[in-house]
Amino acid sequence: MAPRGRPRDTQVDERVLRIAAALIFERGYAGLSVDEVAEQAGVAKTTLYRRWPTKDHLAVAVVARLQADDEITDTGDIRTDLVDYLEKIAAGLNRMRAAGGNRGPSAGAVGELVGATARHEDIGRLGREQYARRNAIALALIERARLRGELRADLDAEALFDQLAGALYYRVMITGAPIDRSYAERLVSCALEGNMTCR
Amino acid sequence: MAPRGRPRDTQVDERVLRIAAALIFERGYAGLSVDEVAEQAGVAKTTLYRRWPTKDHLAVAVVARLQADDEITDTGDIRTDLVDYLEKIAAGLNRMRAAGGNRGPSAGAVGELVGATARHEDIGRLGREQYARRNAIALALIERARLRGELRADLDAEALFDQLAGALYYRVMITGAPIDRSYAERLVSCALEGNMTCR
DNA sequence: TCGTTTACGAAACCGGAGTTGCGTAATTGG
DNA sequence: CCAATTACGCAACTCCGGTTTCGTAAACGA
Repeated sequence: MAPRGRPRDTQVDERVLRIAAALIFERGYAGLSVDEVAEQAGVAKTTLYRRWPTKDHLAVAVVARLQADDEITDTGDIRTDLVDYLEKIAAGLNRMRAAGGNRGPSAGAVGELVGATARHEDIGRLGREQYARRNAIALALIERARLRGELRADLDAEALFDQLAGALYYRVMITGAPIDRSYAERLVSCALEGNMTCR
Repeated sequence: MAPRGRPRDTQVDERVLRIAAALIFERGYAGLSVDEVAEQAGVAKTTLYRRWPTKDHLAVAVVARLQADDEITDTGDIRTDLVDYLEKIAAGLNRMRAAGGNRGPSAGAVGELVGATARHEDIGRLGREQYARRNAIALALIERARLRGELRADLDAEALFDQLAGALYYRVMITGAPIDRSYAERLVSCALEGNMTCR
């Protein structure tokens, strides 16, 4: 079970990720130079490319650490639970947006990350897995609320969550508008109460 | 009012955009080489960079032509109007997604475009202007429906449209799932009817 | 006709991502 | 101890986006 050849220097990963994170936050994605990371980490470029096959992969690894593990609180009130959950997603997005200088209403690193997702099949898979995890959590939350009668019996949970999460991403990436708790509350209200007059 | 020096060769723009479009659709964004475009168009690279300051700008110009001008139909039934409108947006997204090889459930060119939006302030502005136009159309549509009593008087039009459009983008970019008319119908139903039991 | 301005082409050049080849170091298995 | 295997550093290299320089061409106004 022990790996065959010379073992990797585990300190390298930690050091490189720290330095890369510092560079991204200081100068943005474009200002992140692989050569410079290697130099500052006191390591050869080849050593770096052995771990992360492209600069995109390295950046994704950096940003992935910013993502809090989406914990969930089930208070029994679906409205506050959804708002809480959206706020956690928003916090992750805002942290990512902070990287990259964030001059003006730019998407910052979030947009670059989406680009990386589009460029590399494996990164795309990672993103989709993360989405699936998050989706499963939200669906379970919604399902419990449905079972206890808080939500319609015939609701479309997938569409509901796509709308909530989608609006956050849309705002950050296309609109560039800020996302905070009050916006999350507006979204949840709009989604729960509907928009027809008939009520 | 006449420009001062030698006028630009207007045929160049057309020819370059055609060739670049062909290359993007054939090999994807990464397979688009500026040198190759210049060569195939029988034009110097400098001539190309005079018109589009970066490869991103060129690609955006190519994709922008794929966007149908969002025309709108106001049938008086907000549900079908919204579905129609979403379907038009979805068609544009699907056209963009078709570019870039589209191996697997990848976002294709859409993701790259978002990346370009994040990399260049001016492209971001363009995107935001387009969003604003689209948003204005949708808001007017919603407002008319509200005034004739189809929708709640106290609705949050911005949040509503963010949810609808956002879900489309979210699907294309993160999920990679297909978007068609039936999905648009699900979204509109979900948004209009709400998800609480109380109704 | 002449000076000014802008467009074009050609070529050399720069910088950064990513690769390759080679010599050497560390570890395992026999 | 020895062979196989993997990691590492170093240096040169390719590829491509983007820039610079320079000579020439096409328009304008005086």
